[in-house]
Amino acid sequence: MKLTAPKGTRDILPSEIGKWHFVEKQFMEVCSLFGYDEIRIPTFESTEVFSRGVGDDTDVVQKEMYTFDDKGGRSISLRPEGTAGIARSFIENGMGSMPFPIKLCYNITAFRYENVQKGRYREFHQLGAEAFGSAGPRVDAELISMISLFFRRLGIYDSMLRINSIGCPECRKKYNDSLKGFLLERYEGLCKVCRDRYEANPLRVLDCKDERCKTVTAEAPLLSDSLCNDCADHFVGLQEALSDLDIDYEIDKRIVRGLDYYTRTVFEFISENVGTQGTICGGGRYDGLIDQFGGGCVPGIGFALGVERLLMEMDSRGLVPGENEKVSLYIASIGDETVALAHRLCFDLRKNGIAAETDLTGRSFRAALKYAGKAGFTHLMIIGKDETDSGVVKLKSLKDASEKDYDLTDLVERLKEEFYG
RNA sequence: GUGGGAUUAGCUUAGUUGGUUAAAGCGCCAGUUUGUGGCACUGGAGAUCAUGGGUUCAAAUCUCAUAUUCCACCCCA
Repeated sequence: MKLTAPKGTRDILPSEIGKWHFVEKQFMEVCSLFGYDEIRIPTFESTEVFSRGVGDDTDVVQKEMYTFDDKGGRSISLRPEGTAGIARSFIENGMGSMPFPIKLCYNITAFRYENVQKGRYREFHQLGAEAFGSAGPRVDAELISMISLFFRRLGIYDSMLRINSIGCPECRKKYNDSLKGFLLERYEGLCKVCRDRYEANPLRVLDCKDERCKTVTAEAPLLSDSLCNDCADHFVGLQEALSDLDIDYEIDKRIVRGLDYYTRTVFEFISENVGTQGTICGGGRYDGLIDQFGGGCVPGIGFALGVERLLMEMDSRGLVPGENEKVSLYIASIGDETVALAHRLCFDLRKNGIAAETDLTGRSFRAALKYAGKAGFTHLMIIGKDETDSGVVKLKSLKDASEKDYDLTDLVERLKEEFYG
C-alpha cells in the first residue's frame, strides 16, 4: 500500500482494456474513411509551443501545465493537449508545401495539473484530428460528420452537438469593446472572478456559472450576433453543410472555448453523464495558429475527445462492447514425463497462431483442470502416458464438453485448419 | 487554489457507549484416495484498520495533521 499511482492517474487494467481497444479501433477506422492519417508526436514539447500556441494567459498554460527544466536547462512541458504540438510538427516537417488539405488524426495522453474530479484526471487520453489548408465551412462539417459517424459506430445516435462561431480576431475585437461597455455598466453585479475576467478575457464572463453573473449577462450582446460579414457567411455555410449531411445540431451562442487559438467555428459534444464536466468532445477552427508559429497563413480546424469521458458515457448507456472470444487452448499434463512435451506442444501451437498455455506454477493435474475451467480457455487437452503410448490426444471443448480425437503427429496442422482454415 | 464526504484483506463490506486473538462474502491456494473443468464440501494464506502525531489504563472507534479518493467551485477533453 505504500507505492500508489500519482494523484489523478490510473491504471487501465487488462479487464477493461477491451473497451479501449474497441473505441480506438473504431476511431482509427472512421478517420481512415475520411482520409485522416495517424500522426504521433512527442509527449513533451518546448514550453513555448504551448505558451504561444494554446495562449499565454489561458488557465491551461498558466496554472495547469507540468513544466520543468531539463538537465540542459531547456524549459519543457508535458502536453496539455494535442493541437499545438501538431501545428509545430506541421511546420517543422514542411507540410505546408504538401497538397492540401492535410488531414491528421491522433491518439494521445495529455497532462494537466488540475484538481481531480469526476471525468477529470491529471493524465487523460484524447482521440483527435486536425485538418489543415482549407478555410471553407465544408471541412468543418466534414470533420463534425466524422465524429458523428464515430459516435454512431459506438451506438450513440442522438445528437449531442452544439455549435457556435466566435468570429475572427477583427470581429472579436470589435465585440470585446461593446461587451466591455455592456459589462462596465453592470460591473457591480458581477462575481469576484468575473471582475478580474473583465480585463483579461471578458468573453469568459458569459460562461460564468454564478447565478448573479448569469442574470447580468442574460441580456448581453452575443459574439455570434456581431460577426463581420465573412464570419457570418462562414457560420451560415457551416449550418447549411451540416444540414446537407443530415447532422443534427443546436446553436449554443454561449460556447466559448478556453484556448486562445480558436477562431470562427467552435463546437462541443456534451452529455450529462460525465459529471459536471459535460464536454465529451470539443473543437474548433484555428485559422491563425500556423501563422502565429511563423508557418504562413494556413487555416485549420480540429477537435479532441476525452476517452475517459467517452467510456463513461458508453457505460451509462450500457454500450459496453463484449470482448470477442478467441480460441485458446490449455494443455494439462499428467506426470513429470509429459511436462516437457506439453511445453513443446504449446510453442508449436503458438508458432502456428493458436493461443495455448500449460501449467507454469506446479499445479496438480486436478488443480490444473479447475484452473482451465475458471480461466476461460475454450479448449482443454490432456497429455499423459495414455496419449504418448497411443499417439492420440483428445481435445475437449470447455464450452459444450464435446470431445474429439487427434493424432499427435498432425495435431497442430489439423487444429490450425479447424480454427482458422 | 477553495469547500464537503470517504479511507478496515486483492474486491465489496460488518465492527455496538473506546475493552482481550478485527469479522464475513467474493476472489486466491490446497485437499475431497495422483486421468477429466465450472458445482458442492473441508482447510489455508492474506489486514502494522491510509500515514504520522495526540487524548486514554486501553483507540479501527475520540482528536489534529498529511496523503489518497469521491463530489462541488474553477477549468477543460
